[in-house]
Amino acid sequence: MAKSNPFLLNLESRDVLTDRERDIAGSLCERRHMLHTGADIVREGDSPSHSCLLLSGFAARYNVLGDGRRQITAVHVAGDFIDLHSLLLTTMDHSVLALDDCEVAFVAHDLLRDLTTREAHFTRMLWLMTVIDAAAYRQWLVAAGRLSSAAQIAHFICEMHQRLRLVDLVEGRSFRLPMSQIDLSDAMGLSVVHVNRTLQLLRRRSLIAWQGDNVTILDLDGLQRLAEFDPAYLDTTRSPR
Amino acid sequence: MAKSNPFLLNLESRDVLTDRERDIAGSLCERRHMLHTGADIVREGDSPSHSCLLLSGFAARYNVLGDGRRQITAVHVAGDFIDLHSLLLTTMDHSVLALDDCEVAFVAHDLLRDLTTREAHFTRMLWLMTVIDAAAYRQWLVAAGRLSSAAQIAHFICEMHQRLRLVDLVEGRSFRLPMSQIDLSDAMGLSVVHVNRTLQLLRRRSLIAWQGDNVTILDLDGLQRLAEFDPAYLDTTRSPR
DNA sequence: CGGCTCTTTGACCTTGCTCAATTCGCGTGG
DNA sequence: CCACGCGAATTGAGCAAGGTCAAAGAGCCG
Repeated sequence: MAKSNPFLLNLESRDVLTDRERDIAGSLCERRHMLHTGADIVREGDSPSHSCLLLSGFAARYNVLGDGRRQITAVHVAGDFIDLHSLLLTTMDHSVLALDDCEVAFVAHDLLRDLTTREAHFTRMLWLMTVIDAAAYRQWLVAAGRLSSAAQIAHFICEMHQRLRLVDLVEGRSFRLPMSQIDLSDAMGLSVVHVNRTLQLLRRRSLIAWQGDNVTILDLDGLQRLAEFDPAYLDTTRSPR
Repeated sequence: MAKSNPFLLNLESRDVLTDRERDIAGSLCERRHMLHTGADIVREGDSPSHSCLLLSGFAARYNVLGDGRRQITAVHVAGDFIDLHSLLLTTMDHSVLALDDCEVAFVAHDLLRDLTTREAHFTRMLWLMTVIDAAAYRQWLVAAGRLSSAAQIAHFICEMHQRLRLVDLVEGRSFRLPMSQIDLSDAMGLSVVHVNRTLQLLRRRSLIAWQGDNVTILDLDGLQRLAEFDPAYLDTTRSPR
């Protein structure tokens, strides 16, 4: 379990921070709130005055269509600065859901805007976080458009594994992932029935085990090969930004 | 045709700029180059020292899979700061292609980094550009995952129409869009054959005409309804950021 | 007049969807 | 401890959207 602040882990896996920056990062995590499973963290149409940082738990970014169908566009884990977007956008074009009991910190936009005038490097790090989110969207697009359902799901599992590793939430070959097959189908743009059958396929091939909230990767290499997964897009090199 | 700098049009449709900021924006466009149709503007694996701004023409961001299949994840138009990403990412996880003869400006990363220390508001505007790109990725994900092929293509056309309008590249009901059906199929994650048949459907329903490089929207309302298109995600409100 | 690329068409196949039951796991109240 | 209820997982059967393969037009340039 992550003892250290996962937001710090997230930042520091991409660049070295000064002591002052580490303090700033810490201070952003002060105003903590608990949100319960199923709660909306942000809602489409909102114009929040605060941005929300995820300290523990899982959250999903989603859109709802006219007929009620849902598409999840991103899954966030501890350490993710969930909606830095709202700092710059006038209104939210989507909602964010707590997949889990989540501990979040709210950071006032005024404070963030102020940081952009004083802390150029730290600002670039925040910017970087949104750019990496965007890289993940692109990979999801590639997977949705051009991979088979098995490869698409495999890709998702590889991504979660990699991101959770960064914030120390992988134990051995396993990690917690509180998503039902319904959630997964909304994230993959597939039907629940098909997700169910595809998961069975991945299990039959001894690539993964997924029971309840617990995912175990039995054959990481095989899973990555199936998904054509290359973690480069998560850009986890400690280098000056 | 856009007489004014499309990059300025792009920025100024989201916030008011000071004269100084307008000068800066102009100065970023100075080192111009022409790139010809089919050229790669940036290539996967590169670590560029310059970011590239599109002044005229069209460009596509794409990934290639192991078997050579391609997925286009974004289409960029004049005024888009194409790869601000590379300022913050260590290596490119995808390539960018000139769909067209393109006029681009290269901006040194050193200069941009320097701007982040001196021009907080302008920096936020650049950041905003990448955040809006990300919003477009999300919409593509929703369309790819949950819309029919007809609605997905309709959504794409609505987006292009809206974005080209911002930079004054729509004349009446028509705009230029130099994409073959092959390109379109790679952007939609569909087969060429199916794209062809779906376009015929959209034509038969008198929603659009698309001949060669020229797209005409015959029934904007119908097209937007089919696509469940809401331009809010492009966030074109002039408001303080 | 080739030769090239893009569009279009036809025929057939496959992946993934829908609908409808059934089963399972688990927490609650009796 | 057990029956009940509920949401999630699983299964089966039939269907439809979209893919593949192959060939035929069209437009364009040298």
